[in-house]
Amino acid sequence: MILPRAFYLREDVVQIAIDLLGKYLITEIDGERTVGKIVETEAYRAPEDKASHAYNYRRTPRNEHMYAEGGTAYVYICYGIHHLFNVVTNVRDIPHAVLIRAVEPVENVELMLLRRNRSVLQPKITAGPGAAGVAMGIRVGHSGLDLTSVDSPIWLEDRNLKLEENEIIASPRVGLSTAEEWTGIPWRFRVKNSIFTSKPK
DNA sequence: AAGAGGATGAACT
DNA sequence: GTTCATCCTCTTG
Repeated sequence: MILPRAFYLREDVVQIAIDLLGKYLITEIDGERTVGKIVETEAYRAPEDKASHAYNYRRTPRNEHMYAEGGTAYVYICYGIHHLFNVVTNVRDIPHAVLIRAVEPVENVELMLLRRNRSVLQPKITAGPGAAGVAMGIRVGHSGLDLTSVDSPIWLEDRNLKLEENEIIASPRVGLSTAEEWTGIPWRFRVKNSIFTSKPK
């Protein structure tokens, strides 16, 4: 089942980041379908979260889609190279988002390898937000897509996979400038026994 | 108009 | 562990 709008509209973005583990990310781009199981996420909760692009309701053309209704895609380029895929949550004008940091290849692994220019399947194919984005074919042009629409080339599904609480590991977020009080907050979540996650901090 | 630097990854040593 | 690729966006003047 496609994750419904109500899943994204909830207030607690941290809980949504946890709930997204074990869900499936499907893309159908250029007629090619790939599927990955989400195994690592990070929550960003502006306006109070200093690590968010939308801290203190900061609003620019780049992060405009963070203010869209929950269930919208927010993709942006990091370090000039990496296309990072986020899921916007909460109601319009509340800029909450969950960064998808890693997925496990499920369907069409050959295409993922091709996109990553690799020949053997290993964890780094889809571990890390930049790598996962490339493997799934996601680019900045996909920012603003409605993930709940049947016409969207990107959507998420619940396939009735249930994770126990002890299978989920929380840790601090990465890539943030140090000496920020938000740096140590454990809003990064991963599936315990998956080898397809990026390195802990 | 110019410059700094970023929610990273890969290829080095 | 360290470096660097690569470029767009935002800030400052």
